[in-house]
Amino acid sequence: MDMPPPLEKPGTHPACARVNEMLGRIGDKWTILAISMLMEKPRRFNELKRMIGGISQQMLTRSLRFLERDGLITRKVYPTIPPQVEYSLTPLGHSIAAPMMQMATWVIAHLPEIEANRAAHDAGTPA
Amino acid sequence: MDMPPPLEKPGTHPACARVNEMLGRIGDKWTILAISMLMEKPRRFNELKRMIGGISQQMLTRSLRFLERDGLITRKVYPTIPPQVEYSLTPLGHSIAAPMMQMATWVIAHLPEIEANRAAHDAGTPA
DNA sequence: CAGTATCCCGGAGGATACTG
DNA sequence: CAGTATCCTCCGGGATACTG
Repeated sequence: MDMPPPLEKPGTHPACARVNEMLGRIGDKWTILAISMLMEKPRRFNELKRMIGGISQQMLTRSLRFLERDGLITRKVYPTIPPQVEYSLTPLGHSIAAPMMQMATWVIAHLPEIEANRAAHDAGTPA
Repeated sequence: MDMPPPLEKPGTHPACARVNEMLGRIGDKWTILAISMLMEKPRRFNELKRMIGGISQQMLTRSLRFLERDGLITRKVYPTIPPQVEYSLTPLGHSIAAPMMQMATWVIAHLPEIEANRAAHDAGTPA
């Protein structure tokens, strides 16, 4: 088993650290949820907050700011009263849907097996 | 680009919380690295530690224990002196390779664009 | 409504020392 | 070598109050 393809090996790639950091950011709990909420359609701040549930404004704001900074979402302000802000995925943001769904699908498909393993393991190592 | 399939919507799936938790665990920085190191071939404890670099024994141990508990890796002890322990991916563990590589590939492919966005955004919002 | 500003706490995670 | 045990630090992230 060699590794001539210089591209897709995460651990051996030169930019490994940056890639891993980015994976960590996207893989973040709240970020994943926010992105998946926006996949269907653009949404407003409190709408996201309600849908995600259990997130503080602070964390939602942070997550959205990071996503905006990285160009995965856009923030559109309507200068009405009361103010209205709409967040939507950019094309770049949408492009992450497929790989993200792959992961989610994998988890959904294997969760029962994983939880069975976990239960079995815990039964064998109760102490 | 539609999205009628009633299954793969993370945010709306009934087991959303557990799935999200699992995504968070697998998406963990160290866990990703450990899994990707093991993809190539089984490896020993200190070998992993060296390859990953920057991880403490404690964190490596924890990560490996979790992966073992979930049935993604197996821990094989050779009762030699000095002791030798080999970690390897289970079939379940291997099965996550594809979706994981999808994510990694996406990041690698779009990292330049993302970093450009970031730079542009920071330039426009220096304060 | 959509944030920003503070305060605060628990736990993630590093460093070190010890053991089988 | 492959851990376990202990200590300690830092910051992720919740709660709350205030603002445009």
